[in-house]
Formats: sequence, C-alpha cells, structure tokens
Amino acid sequence: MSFAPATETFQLFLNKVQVRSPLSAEEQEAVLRLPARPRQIAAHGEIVRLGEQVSHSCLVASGLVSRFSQMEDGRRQHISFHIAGDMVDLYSLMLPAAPSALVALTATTIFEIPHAALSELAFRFPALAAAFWRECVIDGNIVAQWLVSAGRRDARGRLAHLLCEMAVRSAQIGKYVDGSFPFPITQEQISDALGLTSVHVNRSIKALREEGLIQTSRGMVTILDWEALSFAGEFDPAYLHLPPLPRTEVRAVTV
Amino acid sequence: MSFAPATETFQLFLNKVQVRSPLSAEEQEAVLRLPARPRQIAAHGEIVRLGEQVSHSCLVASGLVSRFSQMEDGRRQHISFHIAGDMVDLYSLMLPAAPSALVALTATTIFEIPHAALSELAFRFPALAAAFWRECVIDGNIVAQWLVSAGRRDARGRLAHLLCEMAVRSAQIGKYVDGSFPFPITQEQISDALGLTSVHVNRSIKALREEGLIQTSRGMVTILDWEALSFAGEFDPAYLHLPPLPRTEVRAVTV
DNA sequence: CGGGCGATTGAAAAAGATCAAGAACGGTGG
DNA sequence: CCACCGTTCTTGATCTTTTTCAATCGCCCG
Repeated sequence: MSFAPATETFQLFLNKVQVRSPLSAEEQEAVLRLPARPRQIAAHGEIVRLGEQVSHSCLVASGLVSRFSQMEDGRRQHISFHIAGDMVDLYSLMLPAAPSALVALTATTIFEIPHAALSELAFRFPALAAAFWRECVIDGNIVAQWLVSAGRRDARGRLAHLLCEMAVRSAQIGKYVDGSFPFPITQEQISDALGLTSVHVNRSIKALREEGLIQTSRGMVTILDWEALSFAGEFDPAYLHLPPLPRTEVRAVTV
Repeated sequence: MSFAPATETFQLFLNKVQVRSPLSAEEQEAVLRLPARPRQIAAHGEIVRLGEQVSHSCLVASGLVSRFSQMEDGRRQHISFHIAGDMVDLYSLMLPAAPSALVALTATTIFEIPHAALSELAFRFPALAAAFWRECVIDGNIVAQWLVSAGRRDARGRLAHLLCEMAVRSAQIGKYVDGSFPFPITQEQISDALGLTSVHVNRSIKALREEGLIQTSRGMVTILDWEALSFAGEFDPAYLHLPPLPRTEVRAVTV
C-alpha cells in the first residue's frame, strides 16, 4: 500500500487555514515543507492515549479521527471528528499532555508533524502563529456547538446538525459531490458523539430517511433536502468559518 | 460606587495564567500595565451580543459571566461560566465576530481590554502570545468537559461536576474557604448550563443536599463531602490545569 | 405591604435508555 | 463462487429519566 504524498494533505490543510487566515507565499511554502511521518491506523485503533505526552500533532491524510473522553464504566463521549486536512490536535502544541484520547474511527492514515517544527514556524512567522492559534479557537467553537446540540437539541436535531456540519467540512476539501459525502462511521460511534444510545440513533436516522431528508449507503451520506435538514438541526454554518455549501442545482442530469 | 482597581483584577488573571505559563518579570509588568475600561452590568444584562464585532476582550472583576448560545425558540445553552480574574473572550482576539453572546448572570463588573493592546503584547512577547494561546486551549478543554457532562452524565452527575469545577476555580482566586464558595446563580441558569430543565435541577440539588454532599444558602455553596461529590461527578481536575483544592482539614474550630 | 422572581412540589406525558432477538452486511477462507 | 463468521443494523417491548404543566410558597426589594 502506498501513502498519499504529504504535500497533498498539507495543501488541504493550507486551503482550510487560508479561508480564515490569509498567508504569504513564503508562509505557505514553509508549511508545505514541514516534516511529516506517515502512520496507518486500523479502524478502532488508538492514536493517542489519554494523558500521553506527545511531541507531534496529527494531520489526517485519509479516514476519520475522533477526540474523545471516556467514563469509568467505559462509555465514551466523542468531542470532535476530523477528516482529511484537519490537524487533529494542534492544541497539543500548547498542552502536550493529551487531555483527551484520539481514536481512528475507520482505517486511517495520518502524518505526524513534530511540535518542534511547528513551534519553530510559529516563532519565525507571527502570521502562522496567529493562524494556528485561530485554528484552535475555531476547533473550540465546533466543540461548543456540539455542547449546544447535546444540551438543547433532541435526537433528530442533533443528528441533523452533525450531518450538516460534516457536509460543509467535507465540501471544503472537495468531498461533497451532488449532495453526497463520505461518512464511514458506525451508529454506535455516532451515538457516542451525540450523547445518545446506538438504538436511538438508529431510530433517528430512520426518521430522517423516512422524511426524505437523507439517504445512506455504504459509508456515504446523501442529503436529499438541505433546507429541511439544516432547519431540523437549526444549523447555522457561520461557526465553521468555511465557504458555504455549493448548491447542487440539478440532481442527475444523466438518466 | 467605586471600582476595584484594575490592578487587583489583572493580578488574579496573572496568577492563573502563571500556573500554566511561567512569565518573566517584564512580561508580568506588561500585563499589569494593560489599559482597562471598567464597565458595570446588571444581572441578566447582555455584555456582548451574538455576532457583534468586538474590539476588546472582557476581564471579569467581580460577578459571574456566561458565554451562551440561543435556540430559535429562546432556549439557551450556556457554554462556560467566568469568575473574577477570567478573561472571558480572549479568543475574540483571533475571532472578532462574536460566535456566541456574553451575559452577566449576576451584577457584574468587567474591564474591557482593547484588542490592540493585547495584540501588541502578544507580538512583543512571544511568551505572552503562547500564554494567551494556551489559555484559549484550556478554555476549550473546559467546554469539552461540559460536553462530556451533557452527553454522558445524568442530572446529578452533571451538577456534581459543575460544582466541583467551580469550587476548584474559585479556590484558585482565594474564594474557596472552609468548603464554601460564592455561586450566585439561579437554578434556571444552572439548567441552561447543564442542558436540563430548572425543575429537574431543583430536584438534583435537593438530592445532593439530602445525601449530605452539599449545602446552599444565599448565593454560597458549601461542599460537605468533597470525596463523594467528586465521585458523583467523576470529576478529575486535571483538565483545569490549576492547583488542587486546599484540604479543609478542620471544619468549624470555633464553636 | 405588595409584587415579582425564584424555589419547590406533585402529577402526567414524552423522550430516550435498556434488554433482547433476528436480519443484513462485509470480509475471509476454502 | 460460496459458506461462514463477526460486526453492525434493525425492530419490538418495557423501563427510566427527564420534561411539561400547574400550583404554591417564600423571600427579597422597593
């Protein structure tokens, strides 16, 4: 098996960062030249253990990564999901003792970027320091929205909101096509993200499906009615600081 | 009415920051000299409206401030609580369009610190930039813990966890004495923080009281059994990055 | 003293959890 | 290509937690 070249992944990361923090050509260059060690993790494999002292941040090349907390009885709460181009634990630069664990939800490839290299960049280019800091703040915003979901939305609303979020983020890396995006995740994992049980998630998915809002098959989610779905989740994409979802004007021109 | 001098409040902020990020004498000095405009807000008064473009961060001098989100039907979800010495929206330095609103839960005094001054400090002293960035990350950690509560703890556990958190944070500013700390908040506001209804919060408080874990009166909470309370909330203070709670060895030496 | 907000309590309803079983799916080895 | 295995999905029935609705109480403040 071959690895996607790190450059492609860095470019995804850079694209996203630049939506929020414009960078000079030199700064972009510097990011692209960051050292990166590839690593593959099987589905359900732990990437970082709770409390572990890390000396690198993880950039997702492919797959799906989650940051999570675990209760004493083993129940989990996922705190955020990360797709290709996401620097999962950029915050670890400021807090090397992992405050939460990282797990691969599906088979995943990441690049490990040494903290030393990131710090050096942040020191050399104040604009990069600000950009990284800003990324951390936005990641925090996303967690805050998950809190709003868990605290104040019912099961259907939580699910709708999550799907909208992942759709917009997938779109940003070009993975949202004709209303469909990859979301290869078990219902059990979704339940641990939404603070529900897998049974109830199953029923909520069924509800959205029967209402004609979404469709699912083999790790792909298709949003059939964006208006209705974002309404159901009271989804306002502003907190993501990303470009809006491309309109899927015409579905299926080819018969 | 007179304002507490800003210096005292800055000192509280500095104390907390330095637990996590050691600063040189010069850096400390620079923080203490930051410009600060006092402002008083009545209970329930809005400090920052959603989406408002802000050009300063808010340092709490006294009272209780919350960051929150609001649903379309008016229901609220508090995202974090802030006490004296907390820079509530330090993140706004990186994201000036407020992603969530700020409200005073009780009568509150804050100091407004211009972003320009904060940025200038961050630029002049890389250690301060790192310290501020780290504060943002830790604030994010606290939100993540609230998410864990909302997602995976029952009402009693959520309440216990919140009280433990506020106790440790109060202790850090010297407001936790003999197991008691100020927490002048309505049950309605607590319910909006925990993702519950005020009725259910009332019943959960009653439960903790009847179990002999806590005691409440006139805006003060007394923790009668720290062991049991932190067990009930599965509270692990590590995420706060603060000194541990001082042991209240002897209660009531004076009869 | 009166008013209003916040606390408290009871009863009934709803959302979600739990328990249990069977079906579908995806990959593996023969 | 097929049979098999473990995982994930799906569904029903029942139980628990939390919400909702409504009424009363108490207390602080003007």
